[in-house]
Amino acid sequence: MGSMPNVPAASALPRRDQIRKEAARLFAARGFLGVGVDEIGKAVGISGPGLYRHFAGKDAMLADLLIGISERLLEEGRRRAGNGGGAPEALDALIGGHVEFALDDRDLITLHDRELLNLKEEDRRTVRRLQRGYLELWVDAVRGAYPALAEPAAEPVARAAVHAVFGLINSTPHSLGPNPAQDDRVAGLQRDGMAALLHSLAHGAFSAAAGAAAAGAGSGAGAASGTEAEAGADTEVDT
Amino acid sequence: MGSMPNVPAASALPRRDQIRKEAARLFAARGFLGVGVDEIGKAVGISGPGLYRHFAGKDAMLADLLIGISERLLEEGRRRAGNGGGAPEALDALIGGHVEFALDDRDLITLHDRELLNLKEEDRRTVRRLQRGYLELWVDAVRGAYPALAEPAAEPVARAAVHAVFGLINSTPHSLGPNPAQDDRVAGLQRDGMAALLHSLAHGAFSAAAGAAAAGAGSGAGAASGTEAEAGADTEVDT
DNA sequence: CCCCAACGTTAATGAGCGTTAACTCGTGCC
DNA sequence: GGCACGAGTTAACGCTCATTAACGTTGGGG
Repeated sequence: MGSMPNVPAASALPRRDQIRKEAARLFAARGFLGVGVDEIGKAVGISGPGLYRHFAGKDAMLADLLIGISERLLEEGRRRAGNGGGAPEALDALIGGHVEFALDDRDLITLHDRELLNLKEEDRRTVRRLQRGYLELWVDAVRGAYPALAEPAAEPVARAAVHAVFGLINSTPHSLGPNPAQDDRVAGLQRDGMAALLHSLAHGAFSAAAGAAAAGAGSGAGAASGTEAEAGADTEVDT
Repeated sequence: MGSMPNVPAASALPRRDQIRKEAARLFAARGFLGVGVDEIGKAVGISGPGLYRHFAGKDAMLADLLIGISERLLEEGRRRAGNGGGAPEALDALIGGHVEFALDDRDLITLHDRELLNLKEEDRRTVRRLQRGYLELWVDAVRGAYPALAEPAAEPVARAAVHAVFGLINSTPHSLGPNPAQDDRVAGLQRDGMAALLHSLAHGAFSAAAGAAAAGAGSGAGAASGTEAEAGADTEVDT
């Protein structure tokens, strides 16, 4: 095995990546269970069981996609968050990176939170561990950027806000056509315009979360309706 | 009097509704294609094909659920939005209603945007029509509440912002356990605390959208001409 | 030259599943 | 009493689909 087998380079990207791309597109469009292996094969020019030369099975394809994207998110997130500057800059970089991801890899973002339950237990745990790490990155940045959220009692608020902002940003592939569309405008907004808007929305949401936490410090967050609740201060962190 | 056939009242709610509830739960938990009819039957105490006495088929159950929730959202939305007061009050009422929905009917909210593709063409069109009507309600309220978004050029921004806020609010069933859990605290936050927080986040996002639209008025919100210019720095949001 | 390893092909297998058929059982009404 | 009917039951059909088997082709290295 001293020499590389061969370098196809014909289809620009190796078979394995080609399969990844088409599988992601199809899974995002019709769901993991709604797509047959024959269809994936046809999409890459081979037919049916030929895929088994490249992946152990249909499950393995989904696992590869979900673990891959989770790793990319976490790695890139770490890179951006730790790129000098303070917490506000880190948060801004995280938002920018996630928005870019959501706009450029819609299929994967869609899969990322839609198809987790179709993974075998072990892979699911792996993905969840990566997701948790990514979330921690955000929670730390947000709490660093907004002092009101740094209060111990505000930790659940920060966490929930991050979840919500994920939903906000990830909604894009959902509202737009599921297809990447490669380049041009979407829904009447230029891609960069949409990116800027999502960026603003995310900041606005976090800012509001900080305001709510400050206002309701010690009595829960009561914005409009003033029903007070006991401040749930106990937080359990597992693993 | 006409003597109704019978009044079960034993299981508290009629078979048909029982099936609706369990089917929603199962579909939300494992996806429409991931649940078999036998399983739905078992969940309501009858077995397998007995369901066909109540629904025309599995597809019909999903259609019933999705059309039902879409109608409820639109109807309740109209009620709340047109309940006197100006646009700001209407927007506030819409947000409150949707948050309530997302917290109390998580299964349905999940299905609402996850399983649309498993509907037959006709039903899908019906649901989309209802969803579009609901969205218009929001777009009108937002543009009425924030003058900057009322500008004709800002219409796509308003629309995108509404989509994003839907994603934000709907993220709740997603981040929390899929199970309604009926009552108690979730993720360290009391239910009402979470409601208040989501309310604040939604307002914060809309406010930021208005700010972005005002800042980028006339230029279509094109953020930067540079390729990787990530210094947003455009809108300083304040609640 | 020959072999083997990579890469595909088609046919077969076997399980799962939605739906239908045929039949049963209780209950209100004439 | 008998009849119709709502509500279930189990067995069987038919189809889809992931996976495996068995076989074919190409090309480079010994």
